[in-house]
Amino acid sequence: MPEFTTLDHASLNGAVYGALCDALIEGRFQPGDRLKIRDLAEQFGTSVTPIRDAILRLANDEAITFRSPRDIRIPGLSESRYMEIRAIRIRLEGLAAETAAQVATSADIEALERILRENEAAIAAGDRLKGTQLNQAFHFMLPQIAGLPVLNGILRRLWLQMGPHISDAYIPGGRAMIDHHYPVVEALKRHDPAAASMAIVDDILLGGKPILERIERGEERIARRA
Amino acid sequence: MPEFTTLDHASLNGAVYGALCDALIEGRFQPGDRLKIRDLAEQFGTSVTPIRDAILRLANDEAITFRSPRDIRIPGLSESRYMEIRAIRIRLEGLAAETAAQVATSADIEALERILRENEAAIAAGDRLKGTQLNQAFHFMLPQIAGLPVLNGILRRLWLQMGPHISDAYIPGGRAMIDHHYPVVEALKRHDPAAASMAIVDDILLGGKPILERIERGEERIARRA
DNA sequence: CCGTCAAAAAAGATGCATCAAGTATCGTGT
DNA sequence: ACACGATACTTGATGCATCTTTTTTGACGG
Repeated sequence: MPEFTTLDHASLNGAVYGALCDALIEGRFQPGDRLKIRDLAEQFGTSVTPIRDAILRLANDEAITFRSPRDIRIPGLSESRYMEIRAIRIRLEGLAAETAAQVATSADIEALERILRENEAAIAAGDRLKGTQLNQAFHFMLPQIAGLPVLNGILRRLWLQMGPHISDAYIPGGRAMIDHHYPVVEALKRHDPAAASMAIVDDILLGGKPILERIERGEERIARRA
Repeated sequence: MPEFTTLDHASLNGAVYGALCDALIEGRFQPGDRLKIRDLAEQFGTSVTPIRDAILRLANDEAITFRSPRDIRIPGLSESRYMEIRAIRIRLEGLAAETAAQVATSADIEALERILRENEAAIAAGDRLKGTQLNQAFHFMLPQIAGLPVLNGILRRLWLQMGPHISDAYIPGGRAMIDHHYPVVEALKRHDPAAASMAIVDDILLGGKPILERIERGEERIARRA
C-alpha cells in the first residue's frame, strides 16, 4: 500500500487492527482459518491485549466470527450473503459515483487515471496483490471524491468481509476487474451522474462475476455463517 | 424493549456493549457527554476490561469517538453528516422495503401492524422512549422481513450514530414519525416494491424533518466530528 | 487579576496472572 | 481393538497492577 491509502482504517489507535485488515484484504487469510490470540500476539511481538482489541473490532465488523466462544475463524461467504453485499454495494457505490460525478475536480480525475495506469502495470506484471489493492483503491476513491465518509466506512467493512474471497478469484478474472473502470472515469469527466452510476454498477456486476462463480462452485462447503 | 427486539446487538458476547447500545438509542447520552471507562466499570459493577471492549466496539461503529486518546465522547452530528446518513438510509431502506414487499407473508404484515398499534398507544400516552423504540422496531423489521442481515447490521450502526440526536427531537415531531409508516404496510400488503420503497423514503424524509431542523438550529456548536 | 509553569491527579493502554470452559489425550476396562 | 472416562492442556474472558500521557490545578510572578 505505497501511495494509495488502501483503507483509512486505524482511524483510532490500533496498529494491529490495521495490520489485520490489510492481511484480510490481501487474502493472507483463508476462509475457515482459525485465529488464536496468543499466537498472533507472539507473531506481532506484543501482548494479548492489543490483539484482543483488534479481534473484537474485526468481529464487530463481521470480518471474523466467533463460531464458539473459543473458536475464532475467518467466516465463509455464502452465495446469498454475497448477493446481498453486492446489492448493497450497487446502491451505495451508485450513490458515491453519482455524487462524485457532480463534484469531481480535474485533480480527482487525474488521481483516478493514475490508479488505472498503475493497475494496468500490475496486471501486465501479473501482480495479483497489487492488482487487488489498486482495484480497491479505485472503488474507495469514489466516496472520497464525493465527500461521503460514512459511506466510505460502510464499504470498508463490506470489503473486509469479501477480502478473503476476492483475492483468490483475481487471477481467473484477469482484466475483468479493470475494464469497467474506464467508463466510470469517462462519466466523471462529463459530470454525468447517471452514467457514472451505471458504469460502477456494471463493474460490480461484471467484475464480480469470477468471485460469484467461485462461490457457486464448491467453495460453500467452508461457507459457515455466523 | 419487551417483545420487539430493538436491535440484535450483542451478537457475540458483550452484555455491556448491548447495554450501551440501548442507552445510546434511548437517548440516555447527550452529544458531547464524556465517557470514562473506570466510571462505567463501577456503574456496571464490573472491571474495566469488558467496558473497554464495549467502548472499542462502539468507537469502531463510530457511535462514540476518541477526540483525543484520553477523551472519549458522544460525537455531535453535523448537518452534512446527517444528510449523508439520510441519503444512505434512503438507498438501503429502499432496498429493504422493495425486497420485503416481494416476500412479505401475512405474519410479517401482522407483526408490522402490531408495532403500529403499540406505537399509537405510546404516542397517545406521550411515552417518548417507547415511541422511539417502536419507530426503530418498525424500521428494523423491513430488512428482517426481506432477509437481509448485512443490511440490518449497517442500519443498526447508523442508528447508533443517530440515537443521541433523534430522541431529543421526538416530542416536537409528534405523529410525524408514525404517519408515514402506514403507506409502507399498505404497499407491502399489495406486494408493490416501488410503492414500498417510495413510502419508506417519504418516512425518512418527512419523519426525519424535526431531527434535521434541530440540527440546523443551534445544536451544531457541540457538533464535533471525529 | 491574569497568565504561565510545574506538580499531581486522572485516565486509557499495556501486560500479565488467573479463571473457566471446552478440547484433546491417554489410560483403563470390556 | 474399541469405547468410555478422567486428566491435562488449550484458549478466550476477566480482573488488576503498572505505565505513559494528558489534563487539571494551584502557586507564583507579572
